[in-house]
Amino acid sequence: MNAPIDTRDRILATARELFHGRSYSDVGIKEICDIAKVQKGSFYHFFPSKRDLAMAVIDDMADDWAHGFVAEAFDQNLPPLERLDYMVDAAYYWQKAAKDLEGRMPGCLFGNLALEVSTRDEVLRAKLNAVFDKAAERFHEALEQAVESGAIAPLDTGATASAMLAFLEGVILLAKTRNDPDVVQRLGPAIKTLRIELQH
Amino acid sequence: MNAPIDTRDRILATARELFHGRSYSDVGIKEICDIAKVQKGSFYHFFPSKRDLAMAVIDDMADDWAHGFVAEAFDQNLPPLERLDYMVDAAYYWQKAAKDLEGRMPGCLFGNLALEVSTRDEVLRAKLNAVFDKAAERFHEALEQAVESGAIAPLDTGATASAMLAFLEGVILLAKTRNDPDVVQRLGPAIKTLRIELQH
DNA sequence: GCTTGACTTGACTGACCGGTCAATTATTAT
DNA sequence: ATAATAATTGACCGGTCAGTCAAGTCAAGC
Repeated sequence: MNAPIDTRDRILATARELFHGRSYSDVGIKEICDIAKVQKGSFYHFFPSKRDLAMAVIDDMADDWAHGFVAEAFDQNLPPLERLDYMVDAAYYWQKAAKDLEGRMPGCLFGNLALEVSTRDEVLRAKLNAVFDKAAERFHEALEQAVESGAIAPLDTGATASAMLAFLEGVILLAKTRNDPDVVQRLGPAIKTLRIELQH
Repeated sequence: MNAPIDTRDRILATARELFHGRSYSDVGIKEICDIAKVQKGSFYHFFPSKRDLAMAVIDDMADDWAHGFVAEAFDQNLPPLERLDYMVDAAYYWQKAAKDLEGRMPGCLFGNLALEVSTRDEVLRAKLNAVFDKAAERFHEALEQAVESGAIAPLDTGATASAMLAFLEGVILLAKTRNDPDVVQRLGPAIKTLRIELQH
Protein backbone atom coordinates (compact mmCIF):
# COMPACT_ATOMS: atom_id res chain seq x y z
CA MET A 1 0.00 0.00 0.00
CA ASN A 2 0.92 3.67 0.05
CA ALA A 3 1.66 3.65 -3.61
CA PRO A 4 4.28 6.30 -4.34
CA ILE A 5 1.72 8.32 -6.22
CA ASP A 6 -0.03 8.75 -2.89
CA THR A 7 2.93 10.56 -1.42
CA ARG A 8 3.23 12.91 -4.33
CA ASP A 9 -0.47 13.64 -4.23
CA ARG A 10 -0.38 14.26 -0.51
CA ILE A 11 2.44 16.76 -0.94
CA LEU A 12 0.61 18.43 -3.79
CA ALA A 13 -2.70 18.68 -1.97
CA THR A 14 -1.09 19.98 1.21
CA ALA A 15 1.01 22.54 -0.63
CA ARG A 16 -1.99 23.73 -2.58
CA GLU A 17 -4.01 24.24 0.55
CA LEU A 18 -1.25 26.03 2.40
CA PHE A 19 -0.19 28.20 -0.54
CA HIS A 20 -3.77 29.17 -1.11
CA GLY A 21 -4.55 29.87 2.51
CA ARG A 22 -1.38 31.83 3.22
CA SER A 23 1.24 32.50 0.56
CA TYR A 24 4.08 30.94 -1.36
CA SER A 25 6.94 32.33 0.64
CA ASP A 26 5.18 32.07 3.96
CA VAL A 27 4.90 28.31 3.67
CA GLY A 28 8.09 26.31 4.08
CA ILE A 29 8.84 22.86 2.76
CA LYS A 30 9.26 21.51 6.26
CA GLU A 31 5.73 22.53 7.16
CA ILE A 32 4.35 20.97 4.02
CA CYS A 33 6.22 17.75 4.78
CA ASP A 34 5.08 17.67 8.40
CA ILE A 35 1.43 18.05 7.50
CA ALA A 36 1.63 15.69 4.53
CA LYS A 37 3.47 13.18 6.74
CA VAL A 38 6.37 12.95 4.38
CA GLN A 39 10.09 13.22 4.97
CA LYS A 40 12.12 16.02 3.49
CA GLY A 41 14.13 13.60 1.38
CA SER A 42 10.99 12.08 -0.04
CA PHE A 43 9.78 15.50 -0.96
CA TYR A 44 12.89 16.14 -3.00
CA HIS A 45 12.51 12.77 -4.61
CA PHE A 46 9.32 14.00 -6.25
CA PHE A 47 10.01 17.70 -6.63
CA PRO A 48 13.44 19.07 -7.59
CA SER A 49 12.71 22.36 -5.86
CA LYS A 50 10.09 24.45 -4.16
CA ARG A 51 9.62 26.33 -7.37
CA ASP A 52 8.85 23.11 -9.23
CA LEU A 53 6.32 22.33 -6.55
CA ALA A 54 4.67 25.68 -7.22
CA MET A 55 4.51 24.83 -10.91
CA ALA A 56 2.86 21.52 -10.13
CA VAL A 57 0.42 23.16 -7.74
CA ILE A 58 -0.59 25.67 -10.39
CA ASP A 59 -1.10 22.92 -12.96
CA ASP A 60 -3.04 20.85 -10.47
CA MET A 61 -5.32 23.69 -9.44
CA ALA A 62 -5.79 24.88 -13.02
CA ASP A 63 -6.87 21.38 -13.97
CA ASP A 64 -9.35 21.00 -11.14
CA TRP A 65 -10.60 24.45 -11.86
CA ALA A 66 -11.06 23.98 -15.58
CA HIS A 67 -12.81 20.66 -15.14
CA GLY A 68 -14.72 21.80 -12.07
CA PHE A 69 -16.87 24.83 -11.70
CA VAL A 70 -15.40 26.71 -14.63
CA ALA A 71 -16.61 23.90 -16.86
CA GLU A 72 -20.00 24.14 -15.15
CA ALA A 73 -20.20 27.89 -15.38
CA PHE A 74 -19.24 28.00 -19.03
CA ASP A 75 -21.50 25.14 -19.99
CA GLN A 76 -22.42 25.54 -23.64
CA ASN A 77 -26.05 24.84 -22.83
CA LEU A 78 -26.29 27.93 -20.66
CA PRO A 79 -27.16 31.24 -22.30
CA PRO A 80 -23.83 33.06 -22.73
CA LEU A 81 -24.57 35.92 -20.37
CA GLU A 82 -25.86 33.61 -17.67
CA ARG A 83 -22.49 31.94 -17.66
CA LEU A 84 -20.97 35.13 -16.33
CA ASP A 85 -23.39 35.20 -13.42
CA TYR A 86 -22.77 31.55 -12.80
CA MET A 87 -19.05 32.17 -12.65
CA VAL A 88 -19.46 35.03 -10.18
CA ASP A 89 -21.79 32.92 -8.07
CA ALA A 90 -19.35 30.04 -8.04
CA ALA A 91 -16.57 32.36 -6.90
CA TYR A 92 -18.78 33.73 -4.18
CA TYR A 93 -19.83 30.37 -2.79
CA TRP A 94 -16.31 29.07 -2.89
CA GLN A 95 -14.91 32.01 -1.00
CA LYS A 96 -17.77 31.98 1.46
CA ALA A 97 -17.30 28.29 2.16
CA ALA A 98 -13.60 28.82 2.71
CA LYS A 99 -14.18 31.71 5.06
CA ASP A 100 -16.81 29.87 7.06
CA LEU A 101 -14.36 27.03 7.41
CA GLU A 102 -11.16 28.88 8.20
CA GLY A 103 -12.24 32.35 9.15
CA ARG A 104 -10.30 34.02 6.38
CA MET A 105 -11.00 34.59 2.72
CA PRO A 106 -8.16 32.99 0.76
CA GLY A 107 -8.94 34.73 -2.51
CA CYS A 108 -7.85 33.37 -5.86
CA LEU A 109 -4.75 31.17 -5.75
CA PHE A 110 -3.69 32.35 -9.18
CA GLY A 111 -4.17 36.02 -8.41
CA ASN A 112 -2.37 35.64 -5.09
CA LEU A 113 0.58 33.86 -6.66
CA ALA A 114 0.67 36.21 -9.63
CA LEU A 115 1.16 39.28 -7.49
CA GLU A 116 3.60 37.53 -5.21
CA VAL A 117 5.98 35.96 -7.70
CA SER A 118 5.54 37.82 -10.99
CA THR A 119 8.40 40.18 -10.31
CA ARG A 120 10.89 37.54 -9.30
CA ASP A 121 10.21 34.43 -11.34
CA GLU A 122 9.65 34.70 -15.05
CA VAL A 123 8.72 31.06 -15.47
CA LEU A 124 6.05 31.09 -12.79
CA ARG A 125 4.78 34.37 -14.14
CA ALA A 126 4.48 32.92 -17.62
CA LYS A 127 2.63 29.90 -16.29
CA LEU A 128 0.15 32.02 -14.36
CA ASN A 129 -0.24 34.19 -17.41
CA ALA A 130 -1.18 31.12 -19.42
CA VAL A 131 -3.79 30.18 -16.83
CA PHE A 132 -5.30 33.64 -17.12
CA ASP A 133 -5.22 33.42 -20.90
CA LYS A 134 -7.16 30.20 -20.79
CA ALA A 135 -9.72 31.71 -18.42
CA ALA A 136 -10.07 34.78 -20.61
CA GLU A 137 -10.74 32.46 -23.53
CA ARG A 138 -13.83 31.16 -21.77
CA PHE A 139 -15.12 34.68 -21.34
CA HIS A 140 -14.25 35.42 -24.94
CA GLU A 141 -16.18 32.45 -26.22
CA ALA A 142 -19.23 33.36 -24.17
CA LEU A 143 -19.11 36.94 -25.44
CA GLU A 144 -18.76 35.86 -29.05
CA GLN A 145 -21.82 33.70 -28.70
CA ALA A 146 -23.74 36.45 -26.96
CA VAL A 147 -22.99 38.81 -29.84
CA GLU A 148 -23.81 36.17 -32.42
CA SER A 149 -27.15 35.40 -30.83
CA GLY A 150 -27.95 39.08 -30.63
CA ALA A 151 -28.08 39.07 -26.84
CA ILE A 152 -25.67 42.02 -26.81
CA ALA A 153 -24.56 44.56 -29.38
CA PRO A 154 -21.26 43.94 -31.14
CA LEU A 155 -18.17 44.95 -29.18
CA ASP A 156 -14.48 44.10 -28.85
CA THR A 157 -15.06 40.65 -27.44
CA GLY A 158 -11.40 39.91 -26.89
CA ALA A 159 -10.62 43.03 -24.90
CA THR A 160 -13.91 42.87 -23.01
CA ALA A 161 -13.23 39.26 -22.07
CA SER A 162 -9.89 40.27 -20.55
CA ALA A 163 -11.56 43.18 -18.78
CA MET A 164 -14.11 40.81 -17.26
CA LEU A 165 -11.42 38.48 -16.01
CA ALA A 166 -9.57 41.46 -14.56
CA PHE A 167 -12.76 42.63 -12.88
CA LEU A 168 -13.38 39.24 -11.33
CA GLU A 169 -9.83 39.13 -10.00
CA GLY A 170 -10.15 42.67 -8.71
CA VAL A 171 -13.41 41.94 -6.95
CA ILE A 172 -11.86 38.92 -5.27
CA LEU A 173 -8.85 41.02 -4.29
CA LEU A 174 -11.06 43.65 -2.71
CA ALA A 175 -13.23 41.05 -1.01
CA LYS A 176 -10.15 39.37 0.42
CA THR A 177 -8.86 42.67 1.71
CA ARG A 178 -12.23 43.30 3.35
CA ASN A 179 -12.26 39.63 4.39
CA ASP A 180 -15.86 39.62 3.24
CA PRO A 181 -17.10 37.24 0.52
CA ASP A 182 -20.31 39.26 0.22
CA VAL A 183 -18.33 41.84 -1.72
CA VAL A 184 -18.11 39.28 -4.52
CA GLN A 185 -21.85 38.82 -4.53
CA ARG A 186 -22.60 42.53 -4.40
CA LEU A 187 -20.10 43.78 -6.96
CA GLY A 188 -19.64 40.70 -9.11
CA PRO A 189 -22.80 40.94 -11.21
CA ALA A 190 -21.56 44.26 -12.60
CA ILE A 191 -19.27 42.13 -14.73
CA LYS A 192 -22.04 42.03 -17.34
CA THR A 193 -22.00 45.81 -17.74
CA LEU A 194 -18.36 45.96 -18.84
CA ARG A 195 -17.94 46.93 -22.47
CA ILE A 196 -15.02 47.76 -24.71
CA GLU A 197 -16.11 49.00 -28.11
CA LEU A 198 -14.55 47.85 -31.34
CA GLN A 199 -11.93 50.19 -32.77
CA HIS A 200 -12.74 51.56 -36.19
CA MET B 1 24.72 66.56 9.40
CA ASN B 2 22.79 63.36 8.84
CA ALA B 3 20.00 64.44 11.10
CA PRO B 4 18.33 61.39 12.60
CA ILE B 5 15.23 62.03 10.56
CA ASP B 6 17.35 61.37 7.49
CA THR B 7 18.05 57.83 8.60
CA ARG B 8 14.42 57.03 9.17
CA ASP B 9 13.46 58.50 5.83
CA ARG B 10 16.16 56.57 4.06
CA ILE B 11 14.92 53.34 5.59
CA LEU B 12 11.36 54.17 4.68
CA ALA B 13 12.13 55.11 1.09
CA THR B 14 14.30 52.06 0.54
CA ALA B 15 11.76 49.69 2.06
CA ARG B 16 8.99 51.18 0.00
CA GLU B 17 10.92 50.73 -3.20
CA LEU B 18 11.93 47.18 -2.42
CA PHE B 19 8.53 46.08 -1.11
CA HIS B 20 6.90 47.53 -4.19
CA GLY B 21 9.36 46.07 -6.63
CA ARG B 22 9.43 42.60 -5.10
CA SER B 23 7.34 41.69 -2.06
CA TYR B 24 7.10 42.01 1.68
CA SER B 25 8.48 38.63 2.62
CA ASP B 26 11.06 38.55 -0.15
CA VAL B 27 12.82 41.62 1.20
CA GLY B 28 14.82 41.22 4.38
CA ILE B 29 15.76 43.86 6.89
CA LYS B 30 19.43 43.31 6.23
CA GLU B 31 18.97 44.15 2.56
CA ILE B 32 17.02 47.26 3.40
CA CYS B 33 19.72 48.33 5.82
CA ASP B 34 22.53 47.65 3.37
CA ILE B 35 20.94 49.70 0.62
CA ALA B 36 19.83 52.48 2.98
CA LYS B 37 23.35 52.52 4.47
CA VAL B 38 22.05 51.99 7.95
CA GLN B 39 23.06 49.54 10.63
CA LYS B 40 20.70 46.90 11.89
CA GLY B 41 20.64 48.40 15.34
CA SER B 42 19.72 51.79 13.97
CA PHE B 43 16.88 50.23 12.08
CA TYR B 44 15.43 48.80 15.25
CA HIS B 45 15.84 52.13 16.94
CA PHE B 46 13.27 53.59 14.56
CA PHE B 47 11.06 50.59 13.86
CA PRO B 48 10.16 48.07 16.53
CA SER B 49 9.63 45.36 13.95
CA LYS B 50 9.42 44.61 10.27
CA ARG B 51 5.68 44.69 10.54
CA ASP B 52 5.79 48.22 11.96
CA LEU B 53 7.97 49.18 9.03
CA ALA B 54 5.30 47.85 6.69
CA MET B 55 2.70 49.97 8.47
CA ALA B 56 4.86 53.05 8.05
CA VAL B 57 5.49 52.24 4.40
CA ILE B 58 1.76 51.94 3.75
CA ASP B 59 1.08 55.24 5.48
CA ASP B 60 3.89 56.90 3.61
CA MET B 61 2.79 55.63 0.22
CA ALA B 62 -0.87 56.37 0.92
CA ASP B 63 0.06 59.93 1.76
CA ASP B 64 2.15 60.48 -1.34
CA TRP B 65 -0.55 58.84 -3.36
CA ALA B 66 -3.42 60.85 -1.95
CA HIS B 67 -1.56 64.12 -2.35
CA GLY B 68 -0.01 63.15 -5.64
CA PHE B 69 -1.73 61.92 -8.73
CA VAL B 70 -4.90 60.83 -6.99
CA ALA B 71 -5.41 64.45 -5.97
CA GLU B 72 -4.75 65.47 -9.56
CA ALA B 73 -7.02 62.86 -11.06
CA PHE B 74 -9.91 63.64 -8.76
CA ASP B 75 -9.53 67.37 -9.12
CA GLN B 76 -12.90 68.98 -8.46
CA ASN B 77 -12.48 71.17 -11.52
CA LEU B 78 -12.43 68.16 -13.83
CA PRO B 79 -15.75 66.79 -15.10
CA PRO B 80 -16.50 63.77 -12.86
CA LEU B 81 -16.24 61.13 -15.57
CA GLU B 82 -13.01 62.53 -16.90
CA ARG B 83 -11.50 61.94 -13.50
CA LEU B 84 -11.87 58.23 -14.04
CA ASP B 85 -9.94 58.38 -17.29
CA TYR B 86 -7.33 60.55 -15.66
CA MET B 87 -6.90 57.98 -12.91
CA VAL B 88 -6.50 55.14 -15.39
CA ASP B 89 -4.03 57.18 -17.40
CA ALA B 90 -2.00 58.00 -14.33
CA ALA B 91 -1.86 54.32 -13.41
CA TYR B 92 -0.75 53.47 -16.91
CA TYR B 93 2.03 56.02 -17.10
CA TRP B 94 3.28 55.14 -13.67
CA GLN B 95 3.47 51.44 -14.45
CA LYS B 96 5.00 52.09 -17.84
CA ALA B 97 7.66 54.33 -16.37
CA ALA B 98 8.47 51.71 -13.73
CA LYS B 99 8.72 48.98 -16.33
CA ASP B 100 10.90 51.02 -18.65
CA LEU B 101 13.17 51.67 -15.71
CA GLU B 102 13.39 48.24 -14.14
CA GLY B 103 12.07 45.86 -16.76
CA ARG B 104 9.23 44.61 -14.61
CA MET B 105 5.81 45.97 -13.81
CA PRO B 106 5.57 46.36 -10.04
CA GLY B 107 1.81 46.75 -9.93
CA CYS B 108 0.01 48.43 -7.08
CA LEU B 109 1.84 48.33 -3.75
CA PHE B 110 -1.44 48.18 -1.87
CA GLY B 111 -2.89 45.41 -3.99
CA ASN B 112 0.34 43.45 -3.78
CA LEU B 113 0.55 43.76 -0.02
CA ALA B 114 -3.15 43.10 0.43
CA LEU B 115 -2.98 39.71 -1.26
CA GLU B 116 0.27 38.83 0.43
CA VAL B 117 -0.50 39.66 4.04
CA SER B 118 -4.29 39.76 4.39
CA THR B 119 -4.52 36.17 5.54
CA ARG B 120 -1.80 36.40 8.13
CA ASP B 121 -1.90 39.85 9.65
CA GLU B 122 -5.18 41.38 10.69
CA VAL B 123 -3.71 44.77 11.49
CA LEU B 124 -2.00 45.19 8.15
CA ARG B 125 -5.13 43.93 6.43
CA ALA B 126 -7.24 46.51 8.23
CA LYS B 127 -4.82 49.25 7.29
CA LEU B 128 -4.83 48.30 3.62
CA ASN B 129 -8.58 48.05 3.79
CA ALA B 130 -8.72 51.64 5.03
CA VAL B 131 -6.54 52.76 2.15
CA PHE B 132 -8.94 51.12 -0.29
CA ASP B 133 -11.90 52.68 1.48
CA LYS B 134 -10.41 56.08 1.06
CA ALA B 135 -9.73 55.46 -2.62
CA ALA B 136 -13.27 54.18 -3.13
CA GLU B 137 -14.53 57.38 -1.56
CA ARG B 138 -12.91 59.36 -4.35
CA PHE B 139 -14.71 57.28 -6.93
CA HIS B 140 -17.91 57.62 -4.97
CA GLU B 141 -17.69 61.37 -4.87
CA ALA B 142 -17.04 61.57 -8.60
CA LEU B 143 -20.01 59.33 -9.32
CA GLU B 144 -22.32 61.31 -7.07
CA GLN B 145 -21.37 64.47 -8.92
CA ALA B 146 -21.80 62.78 -12.28
CA VAL B 147 -25.31 61.70 -11.35
CA GLU B 148 -26.13 65.10 -9.90
CA SER B 149 -25.00 66.89 -13.02
CA GLY B 150 -26.99 64.49 -15.18
CA ALA B 151 -23.89 63.13 -16.90
CA ILE B 152 -25.04 59.61 -16.05
CA ALA B 153 -28.34 58.06 -15.01
CA PRO B 154 -28.88 57.41 -11.30
CA LEU B 155 -27.27 54.24 -10.00
CA ASP B 156 -25.89 52.75 -6.78
CA THR B 157 -22.95 55.10 -6.55
CA GLY B 158 -21.45 53.45 -3.49
CA ALA B 159 -21.37 49.94 -4.89
CA THR B 160 -20.32 51.14 -8.33
CA ALA B 161 -17.45 53.10 -6.81
CA SER B 162 -16.18 49.95 -5.11
CA ALA B 163 -16.59 48.02 -8.34
CA MET B 164 -14.52 50.61 -10.17
CA LEU B 165 -11.75 50.41 -7.61
CA ALA B 166 -11.86 46.62 -7.86
CA PHE B 167 -11.68 46.84 -11.63
CA LEU B 168 -8.67 49.13 -11.51
CA GLU B 169 -6.89 46.77 -9.13
CA GLY B 170 -7.83 43.81 -11.28
CA VAL B 171 -6.55 45.46 -14.44
CA ILE B 172 -3.26 46.24 -12.75
CA LEU B 173 -3.06 42.66 -11.49
CA LEU B 174 -3.60 41.30 -14.97
CA ALA B 175 -1.16 43.78 -16.50
CA LYS B 176 1.47 42.81 -13.95
CA THR B 177 0.94 39.14 -14.70
CA ARG B 178 1.35 39.88 -18.40
CA ASN B 179 4.19 42.25 -17.49
CA ASP B 180 2.63 44.65 -19.93
CA PRO B 181 1.48 48.15 -18.90
CA ASP B 182 -0.43 48.51 -22.16
CA VAL B 183 -3.08 46.24 -20.68
CA VAL B 184 -3.94 49.09 -18.34
CA GLN B 185 -4.37 51.46 -21.23
CA ARG B 186 -6.41 49.05 -23.30
CA LEU B 187 -8.75 47.73 -20.62
CA GLY B 188 -8.74 50.60 -18.16
CA PRO B 189 -11.17 52.94 -19.94
CA ALA B 190 -13.91 50.31 -19.60
CA ILE B 191 -14.09 51.45 -15.99
CA LYS B 192 -16.65 54.03 -17.11
CA THR B 193 -19.02 51.33 -18.34
CA LEU B 194 -19.36 49.66 -14.95
CA ARG B 195 -22.81 50.08 -13.42
CA ILE B 196 -24.57 48.72 -10.38
CA GLU B 197 -28.24 49.67 -10.31
CA LEU B 198 -29.99 50.91 -7.20
CA GLN B 199 -31.98 48.26 -5.34
CA HIS B 200 -35.68 48.98 -5.09
C1' DG C 1 32.04 70.13 32.90
C1' DC C 2 28.59 67.00 33.57
C1' DT C 3 24.43 64.64 32.64
C1' DT C 4 20.93 63.10 29.74
C1' DG C 5 18.99 60.83 26.00
C1' DA C 6 18.72 60.23 21.15
C1' DC C 7 21.30 57.84 17.79
C1' DT C 8 24.80 54.47 16.00
C1' DT C 9 27.73 50.46 15.83
C1' DG C 10 28.46 45.63 14.78
C1' DA C 11 28.76 41.36 16.79
C1' DC C 12 25.60 38.02 18.24
C1' DT C 13 21.37 34.69 18.94
C1' DG C 14 18.47 30.89 17.93
C1' DA C 15 15.34 29.52 14.70
C1' DC C 16 14.41 28.44 10.26
C1' DC C 17 15.25 28.42 5.24
C1' DG C 18 15.79 25.48 0.85
C1' DG C 19 18.36 21.84 -0.37
C1' DT C 20 21.78 17.54 -0.07
C1' DC C 21 23.10 12.97 0.77
C1' DA C 22 24.39 8.29 2.01
C1' DA C 23 22.15 4.58 3.70
C1' DT C 24 18.08 1.73 3.90
C1' DT C 25 13.82 -0.45 2.56
C1' DA C 26 10.15 -1.78 -0.92
C1' DT C 27 8.87 -2.89 -5.35
C1' DT C 28 9.31 -4.54 -9.84
C1' DA C 29 11.41 -6.93 -13.87
C1' DT C 30 14.02 -10.68 -15.34
C1' DA D 1 16.35 -15.70 -6.66
C1' DT D 2 18.44 -11.74 -7.97
C1' DA D 3 19.42 -7.55 -9.87
C1' DA D 4 17.81 -3.04 -10.78
C1' DT D 5 15.17 0.66 -9.62
C1' DA D 6 11.94 3.47 -7.02
C1' DA D 7 10.80 5.29 -2.65
C1' DT D 8 11.95 6.52 2.05
C1' DT D 9 14.61 7.85 5.98
C1' DG D 10 16.69 11.36 8.91
C1' DA D 11 20.81 13.56 9.78
C1' DC D 12 23.14 17.27 7.92
C1' DC D 13 24.72 21.76 5.24
C1' DG D 14 25.60 26.69 4.68
C1' DG D 15 23.07 30.59 4.60
C1' DT D 16 19.64 33.82 5.98
C1' DC D 17 15.88 35.27 8.85
C1' DA D 18 14.00 38.77 12.35
C1' DG D 19 15.43 40.49 16.28
C1' DT D 20 18.82 41.62 20.54
C1' DC D 21 22.25 43.87 23.01
C1' DA D 22 26.20 45.99 25.26
C1' DA D 23 29.11 49.46 24.18
C1' DG D 24 29.87 53.54 22.36
C1' DT D 25 29.30 58.52 19.88
C1' DC D 26 27.56 62.94 19.99
C1' DA D 27 24.92 67.18 20.65
C1' DA D 28 21.94 69.83 23.64
C1' DG D 29 20.56 71.54 28.35
C1' DC D 30 22.01 72.85 32.65
